[in-house]
Amino acid sequence: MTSSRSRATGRITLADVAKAANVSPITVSRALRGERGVASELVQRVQAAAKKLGYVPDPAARALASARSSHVVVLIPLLSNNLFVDLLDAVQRTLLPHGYQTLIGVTHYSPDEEEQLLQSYMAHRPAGLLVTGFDRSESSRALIRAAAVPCVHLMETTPAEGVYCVGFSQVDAGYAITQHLVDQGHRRIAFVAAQLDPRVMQRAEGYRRCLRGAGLYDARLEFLNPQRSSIALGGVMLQELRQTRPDVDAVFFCNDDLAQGGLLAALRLGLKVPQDLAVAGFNDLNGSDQMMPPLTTVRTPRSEIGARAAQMLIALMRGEEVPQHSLNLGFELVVRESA
Amino acid sequence: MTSSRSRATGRITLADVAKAANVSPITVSRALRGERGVASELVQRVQAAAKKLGYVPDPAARALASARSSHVVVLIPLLSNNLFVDLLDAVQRTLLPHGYQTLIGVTHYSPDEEEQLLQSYMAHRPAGLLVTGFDRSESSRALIRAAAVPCVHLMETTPAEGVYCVGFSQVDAGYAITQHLVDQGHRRIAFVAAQLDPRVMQRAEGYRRCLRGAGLYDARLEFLNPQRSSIALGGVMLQELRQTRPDVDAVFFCNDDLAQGGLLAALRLGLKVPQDLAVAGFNDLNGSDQMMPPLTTVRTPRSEIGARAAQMLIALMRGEEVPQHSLNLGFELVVRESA
DNA sequence: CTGCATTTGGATAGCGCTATCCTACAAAGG
DNA sequence: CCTTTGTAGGATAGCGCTATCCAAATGCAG
Repeated sequence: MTSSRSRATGRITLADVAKAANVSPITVSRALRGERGVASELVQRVQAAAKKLGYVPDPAARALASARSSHVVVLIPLLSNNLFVDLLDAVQRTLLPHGYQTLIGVTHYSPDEEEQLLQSYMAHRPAGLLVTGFDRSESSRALIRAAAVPCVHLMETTPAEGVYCVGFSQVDAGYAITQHLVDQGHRRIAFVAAQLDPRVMQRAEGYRRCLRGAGLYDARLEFLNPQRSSIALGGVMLQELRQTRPDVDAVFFCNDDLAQGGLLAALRLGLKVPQDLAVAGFNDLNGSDQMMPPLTTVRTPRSEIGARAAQMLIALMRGEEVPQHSLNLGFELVVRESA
Repeated sequence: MTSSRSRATGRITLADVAKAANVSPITVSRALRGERGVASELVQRVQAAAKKLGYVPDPAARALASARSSHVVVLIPLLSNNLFVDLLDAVQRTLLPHGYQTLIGVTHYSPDEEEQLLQSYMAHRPAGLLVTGFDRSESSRALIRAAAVPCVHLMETTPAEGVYCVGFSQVDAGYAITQHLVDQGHRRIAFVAAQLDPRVMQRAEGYRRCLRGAGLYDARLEFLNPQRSSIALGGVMLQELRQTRPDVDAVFFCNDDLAQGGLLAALRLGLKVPQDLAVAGFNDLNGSDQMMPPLTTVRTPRSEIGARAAQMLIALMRGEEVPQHSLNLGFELVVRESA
């Protein structure tokens, strides 16, 4: 019989469990969180009572009392690039069983949007933070620092102290695929890129270093387009490439969607790949293996990056020591028929 | 000078704003939420003070006091299907400016996983719920009912009273694309499907009705595979189709990824599309317009579904009347060269 | 000018949990 | 045997907000 004044929600609370287990509420709290010394006999009694009553802790009350929520904020540039969706899927899958909820922020590669997202998400007092890359505004960095929340950076690595990151060397990967084209005997190797985010530019750097080393670099073979990457744009850029530089004998597309579009455009133009033009991509996205011809590309461990970064974050959120701040998961050259 | 006993977090609170505006905390609360009658002069004073202090309400405290969080739970079957990613992107984009955070649950088409997600997410006292389709376990339905939270169903529609939904008729869409194939003079029209979720089976129903009406239905022309849909599987299933029924002159793939894989496999097999075999898809996913030949398909308004469903949910969460429970946004036949 | 309903602002008391201090008691040391 | 140290459980007091009840002020008909 609740008085009409009561605001009780009908929810089963810590106090209910405490009564059932015949201990104080604080002991229930400690027992269920595995905190400090609670006699194991009591822990069992409490757990049994909680289970029997179907007790589920209230995240809001927890967050209010402890000044920490069970949310993990994940900031990614886009949902329209499968790369990030795979990352997100792995992150979510890893965090959920540990009781962490994912709050997704899509920055659209805009430092301002990122800053705004951080500002509003920080009000939720997240337990942890996963962000893509290192490139962000000074005020965003300040927000992260001020929140004093564990943060792991995705997709790139840095040797810097105190910065947690899981990724691979975009420069090395760009170098490796370019080297493969050189090894195949190609001499006029174009680099075709869109989006032009920091990671794309690191791949470009790998491309440049490789070609400079081989004495084959030509700045006019770089086709950089700031538009959003897409299959259609790949087709457009391939046509542009053929018109501007018909002498090019190989292309490194900075992402597989562009490369797929390029391959399909080549098909339309009646170009033979790889005889007339070798094509290489990056990321090994869905369908690249089904292309005509199958696309040579770099397989990037995005699911593993998501999973390992989430594991690292979990350790940090628990206050555990994480000896290896920077985790380089490498990449794999996937040689198919297009190059 | 905070006493060492203090647990204060340093955050700017309602009380700070109240002091600055020289009113009581409850008035600040009411003014900022636009509740009841607060004199507009006071509202302005409060808003000015809040802005000057950089006040951001604490979601946890709000949730605890009001028994409602600012989270909206979105349940989708998969992240690996772009369809749902587009949906999610639109939902997120619509909800964020209104101060709602999205909690994503991926069900993997499993009623058990869905139930578990609902159970754990309901503890967060979400303000609203967006779920895909109507097909779920009785206990999941009970959980939704018990939570007494506004809920909008995505992708399908029903005339049922009291059920909010935004989508289109999958049956009609399946019928329309099949009819197009019939109109083009095809007589042995196969249906190739994977995943076999309820919406795929509704498209199958449209296919059947159309062919039965035309006197062309043949159950052995249905190729149903419960595996996850993918480009690669589309290729495999096209080969299977050609081996089993070389007489088939048109295929309706239940999703564009299968259709894209089918088109690429046809290319490998040296089949001429649409002369030897007409190909139609569903959803008009990325790249379908770039295929060789471009894919005839059905464009489904998934972004608009996400946006409109989110708008409907916002209205419901505000306690507004929503006259039209069921919103049918239709679909568009996109005729390209493959059929 | 009185009596009533209708605002509008505030006081009060939680929402359900945990940080912090405190006490009781056992073990250890002299 | 008394003190010191450590440890397990509990009492207390919030975390920052809003639901609920109240009281004062206002409007308006009779």
